[in-house]
Amino acid sequence: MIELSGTNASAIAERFKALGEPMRLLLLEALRRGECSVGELAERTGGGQANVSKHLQVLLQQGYVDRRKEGTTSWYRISDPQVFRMCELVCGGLEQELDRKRKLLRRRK
Amino acid sequence: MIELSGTNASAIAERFKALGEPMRLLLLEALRRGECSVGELAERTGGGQANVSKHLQVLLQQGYVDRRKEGTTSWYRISDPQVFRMCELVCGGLEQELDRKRKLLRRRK
DNA sequence: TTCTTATATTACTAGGTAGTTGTACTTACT
DNA sequence: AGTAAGTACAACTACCTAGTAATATAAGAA
Repeated sequence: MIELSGTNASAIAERFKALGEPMRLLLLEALRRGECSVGELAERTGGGQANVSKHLQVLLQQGYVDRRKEGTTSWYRISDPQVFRMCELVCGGLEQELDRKRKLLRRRK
Repeated sequence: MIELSGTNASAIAERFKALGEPMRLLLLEALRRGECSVGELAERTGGGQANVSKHLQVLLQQGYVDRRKEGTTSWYRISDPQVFRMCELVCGGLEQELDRKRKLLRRRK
């Protein structure tokens, strides 16, 4: 059972860091509907082909997505659906945080 | 209700990024037992005072921790306990990922 | 084979960030 | 007042990374 401690803090941080990039989050969101090719993902996210491919390697390396090759095209899909549960938690925290900051601003007026 | 989309992908990524650093994870883990001063945290994590203080500002800014000043010392504590739920999810995914990679290595022998 | 398509990789640049050192600031104590 | 303790901040360095452009690789089509 892996837990947060000095020995594996780096490995855990790597997994968080992989999600700490807007383009990679957009790629995951695009893949939520189903399998996509690199070209489709580049079109949907508005990113360049090389950049999208590089970000996909990061997500692949961390096991958030999986890949299937067919001819010259690579089909990517979500491999760990828990990633969306994590996004929900972060969104919830973000919402609370925005509320808190709004109240602080109101107090300062 | 905040969701993952183009407009707020950056804000969500910022919150993930704040957790994507080993020292900050160690600080959260140290604070799990209860309130700590900066000096105590520096001692427990083995980090320098200035560096610990800087990382704490990041966690504070994102609302993961809260601060209370008493005399010259600052007492930090966990503000959003959900952060540990996220660590559990990441640890679970990490475990699955390690299993998967072990199997791949075995297959290549 | 030659050309085309789709993806991966390399080299490069600009911006960001962790860690350290030194210092300023604030509070308490004498 | 002066001193000490605890923290925050600024400046600096070394490293990392997102994005881009060019190229390499691989599979199919003509």
